[in-house]
Amino acid sequence: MKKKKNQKTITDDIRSRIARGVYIPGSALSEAALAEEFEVSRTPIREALKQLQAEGLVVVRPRVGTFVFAPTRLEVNELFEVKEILEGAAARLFANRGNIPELELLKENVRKSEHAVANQDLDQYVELVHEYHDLIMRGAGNSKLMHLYHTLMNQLLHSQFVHLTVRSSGRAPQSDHEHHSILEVIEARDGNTAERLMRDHVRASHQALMEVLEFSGQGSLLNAASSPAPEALTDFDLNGPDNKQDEAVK
Amino acid sequence: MKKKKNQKTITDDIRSRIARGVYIPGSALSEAALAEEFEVSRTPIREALKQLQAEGLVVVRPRVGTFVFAPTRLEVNELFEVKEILEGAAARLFANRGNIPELELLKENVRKSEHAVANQDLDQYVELVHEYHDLIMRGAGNSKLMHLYHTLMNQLLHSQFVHLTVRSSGRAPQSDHEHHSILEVIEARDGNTAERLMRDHVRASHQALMEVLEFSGQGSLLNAASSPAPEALTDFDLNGPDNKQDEAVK
DNA sequence: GCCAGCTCTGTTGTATGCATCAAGGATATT
DNA sequence: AATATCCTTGATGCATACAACAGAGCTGGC
Repeated sequence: MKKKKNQKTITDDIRSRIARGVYIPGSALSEAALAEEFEVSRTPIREALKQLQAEGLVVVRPRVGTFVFAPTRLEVNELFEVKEILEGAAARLFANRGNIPELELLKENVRKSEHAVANQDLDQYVELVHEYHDLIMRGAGNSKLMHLYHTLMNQLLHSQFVHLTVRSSGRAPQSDHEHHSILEVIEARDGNTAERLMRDHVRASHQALMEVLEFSGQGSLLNAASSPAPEALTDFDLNGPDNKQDEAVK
Repeated sequence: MKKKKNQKTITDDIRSRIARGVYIPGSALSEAALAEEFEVSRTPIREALKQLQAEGLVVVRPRVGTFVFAPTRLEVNELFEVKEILEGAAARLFANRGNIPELELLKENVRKSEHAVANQDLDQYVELVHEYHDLIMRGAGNSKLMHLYHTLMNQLLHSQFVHLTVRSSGRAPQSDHEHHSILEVIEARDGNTAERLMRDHVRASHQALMEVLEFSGQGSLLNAASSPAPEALTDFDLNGPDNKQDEAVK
């Protein structure tokens, strides 16, 4: 008999609140405040924040404070580029694996999505979009790839972006159509095409998001282009050429 | 190319020691022992270990101890699959960016590598292999991608594997030839081919490693305990497969 | 009015003590 | 001898106290 491990850790709890937007990007996360909120001392809070820092969800400025990560526009572009890579690869792997349980679930998902779009049930569609991409990753059969993917989506505040895009752009039917096409080539076990189509799909959703952000002025989720602490994001020696042109969607 | 940072954090230090094999995979990392070794109290040690847990370099078994991550054979395969994906994508991005400073550095690297192989200077060749792959990632111009890559390589204990492969297999000339071919198609700005060749290259080096491990019986870097079935990942939590290894010993 | 320097406050960084629990050995029972 | 139970041991988990520092605001001199 297995022990119950439904015990939510503080780390999971804070992570969830960041993902759901309870803690606003850029805002400070005071250790003392969190300690009081969770009714523990600062020690476990600090450990949780350090974990989240390693995941890239918060930024620690030594001797100053911890802040919810707010990606710059450039970083959002980079994260979407990585998303394109990971999901494209997952689609290829899925297609190459042939008839696996996830395939049936994916078909079911697409059926429900068409229904939700037809009924203008946007809430359910948002949910189904998440499930679709989750199923693709699961179908790739690589737990490390899936772990990277989820870490990435958290950094991107992807849930909020999907919500925003679905609600503020008319792209739902087009997006649903793309999901359908990808499913078809996966069924046909055409890994090459699956990867290409998935990359196109992610790029299109990226572009749609950027347009929505442009028009709605929802820059609040983003960090101002000139970040005061650009080096605090990574432990590695990433200090390569700084001449990154702030290109828009490629 | 080593920059010695004056303010090296404990986290970086432990990470480096794991990467270099000072701390053996699977061995216990006692907080008290580390605290004494670094001449600090247990508190900063605990925070460092929690960060490394989030990076996947150590595994924490609650109330028991912290252990250096030792991937199973399945996990090594998964990690190499992800490596193939990331490096392939980086090669494509590099090729698409055209004439960037990294291109000249890459040419220089390949020149030196040929020389090292001709002179049987394996130590230098190992170093150049690392530089080559680093340059590819840098040339992709995506800091998030590079960060993921480095995290992955740490989990893989990649440095030690490269060392082992270069020394124990005769693949150096072949590997060097592949590096050369990839450079050529990058110069020709052929992103598609660059991605394909890089994936082939990573897969070949993976295979070479597995053969070396098979013959040399160097299983010490791997975890002998077989991981639970991949289906066990269905109950996904954001901490990933970290705590999936609770043995049901009754 | 303005700026340099200082103090003051709130924050994070660290040390330490105690509580809690896992794992293995000792012991009693059969 | 085998087994179940208790206990010892050593580790981690957490709370608390204090130290050290960043940044804002005040003060005083000019």
